[in-house]
Amino acid sequence: MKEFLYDNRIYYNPIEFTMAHIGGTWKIPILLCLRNGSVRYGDLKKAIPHISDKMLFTQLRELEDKGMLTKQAFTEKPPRVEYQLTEKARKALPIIDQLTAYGISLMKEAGIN
Amino acid sequence: MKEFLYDNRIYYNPIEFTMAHIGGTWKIPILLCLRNGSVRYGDLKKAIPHISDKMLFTQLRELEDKGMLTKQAFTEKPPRVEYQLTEKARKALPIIDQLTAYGISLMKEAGIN
DNA sequence: CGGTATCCTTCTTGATACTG
DNA sequence: CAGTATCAAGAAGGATACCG
Repeated sequence: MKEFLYDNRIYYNPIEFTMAHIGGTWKIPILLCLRNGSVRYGDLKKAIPHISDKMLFTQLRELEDKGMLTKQAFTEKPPRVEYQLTEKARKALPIIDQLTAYGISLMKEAGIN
Repeated sequence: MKEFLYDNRIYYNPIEFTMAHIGGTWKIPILLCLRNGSVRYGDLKKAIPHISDKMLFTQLRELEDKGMLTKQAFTEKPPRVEYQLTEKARKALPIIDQLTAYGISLMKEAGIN
């Protein structure tokens, strides 16, 4: 596997590239919140426990930059902004489900719950 | 999803627990090197480009602590140590393959290679 | 409501060097 | 050969505050 550069960063394998799209503490929770349709900023914040404005903002921006979600702003008062998954992101959902299932089996083996 | 504590760390969902086992820059490359059987320390080092002794050492130790691999030390001169996957780790291999496949598709969309 | 900026801490990784 | 220790740099993430 040959390494490559993208967006000023070096990647050594495809998994690192995958993780740039769905990795980190917050991206998967965000993607899962959006799996059933558009959700607005404030509802994401309510749905994801412990996330700060900064993290929600930066992660949404990164996901948008990478084409994992799109943003729709309605010029109302008060403002309304909705986020929704792209096809690219939808393709990751089955893998995310498997990561969850594997995590649950690891938790069982570790005696959690 | 209820958060939980394990090994002095807090987890908010099963995926974080999964990532504690296979996440980071080096764990997946190491696991993949071992998929076809036992490999010794020096061969892992040769097989994984750019990894430092420290990273190889710490990651092997973490994987061992989490029951993802076992270590067999032969008391020879010079010393020989072999690492092999556990069943627990083998169950992760199909998911790792999917993460790779997804990464490759993302790379194609991004125009890499 | 929905961001955005700034500072600061902590966690991860890299460089280097040394040991049984 | 196969580790292990120490120090430092960098990235990720949290706290806080302010804006259109």
